[in-house]
Amino acid sequence: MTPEANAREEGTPVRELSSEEYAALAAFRYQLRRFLAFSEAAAGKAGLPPQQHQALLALAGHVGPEPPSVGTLAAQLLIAAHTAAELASRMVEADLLIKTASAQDRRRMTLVLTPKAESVLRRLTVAHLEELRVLEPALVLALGQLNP
Amino acid sequence: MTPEANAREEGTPVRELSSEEYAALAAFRYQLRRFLAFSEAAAGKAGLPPQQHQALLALAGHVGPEPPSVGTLAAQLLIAAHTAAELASRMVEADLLIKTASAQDRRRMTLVLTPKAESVLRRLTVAHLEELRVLEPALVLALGQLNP
DNA sequence: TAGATTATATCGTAATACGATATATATGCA
DNA sequence: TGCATATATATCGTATTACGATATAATCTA
Repeated sequence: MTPEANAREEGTPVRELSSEEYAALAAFRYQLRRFLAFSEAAAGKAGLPPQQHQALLALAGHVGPEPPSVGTLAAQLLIAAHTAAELASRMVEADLLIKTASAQDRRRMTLVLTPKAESVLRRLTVAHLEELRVLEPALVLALGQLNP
Repeated sequence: MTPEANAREEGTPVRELSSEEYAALAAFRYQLRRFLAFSEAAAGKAGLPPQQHQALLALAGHVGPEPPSVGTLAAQLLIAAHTAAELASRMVEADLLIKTASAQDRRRMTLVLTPKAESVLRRLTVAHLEELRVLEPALVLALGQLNP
């Protein structure tokens, strides 16, 4: 089966869309990109690849009894476990994470932020909360225009 | 100046953040990723790289007197002009776009969706509008928790 | 009209997510 | 208990793609 055939069976009728509907979805995605571009730029200025910033945030924002592990990272970032393992390795290399084998389950690697990471993440998070206060109205508005 | 020094002057005090604030921002980013993951998966099933899907949407959602060009694409996708040129080339190759030199300004390349692109984009957009109807509450909620 | 500006294009490079695969540890059940 | 299976992490080669540097053509401006 071709990939195209998989999206929806060929020949299945799909309702026509007005150009306003395309414009509304495009506008929403544009707002999303604006935020993501801000975020990537901020991370870059702080010396972090965007995904490493997201990893720090996911770990710092992790709630639950168990401390976060490589698997936690994969689940939060929606990436494959082995991709999370590579990411964590790079971050240990960059002095952002400390990786220790869990005592309960020695397969599991516990991840803890270094002081450097704590400091960078704190500054980035403050900046993001400020920026989102600005962007939120446009984002909510664009969302609201979608399904009138 | 090191990249780190650029984020905010070294030594500038940054307020402490509660773990709830990290969790709230992390939750918002997680919702964003859920939507983006849905979108990338949907595009993939339809046989499109995610960025090509976004390009089609940006072009179809474009409003204004001038027809969209490579520069329009760059502006909407927040990428460099030469990156947009590469993207458009790949899409012409994939029979998604028709590229014609504008009559008024022959530097400018006008971009028009092919019937194949129209069809794929229509299906994808319907699916996205449906999915966003589902995800919107969680997204708005997460946004609301940010700056209480 | 010369020089500056704008729009698009090309090429080499780097970053990173993925598939395939491997290893270690843990768990379940005969 | 011991072995099969499952789970967690790691490694390696590959492919995609955005970028910087640079180039070319068309347009604008003084």
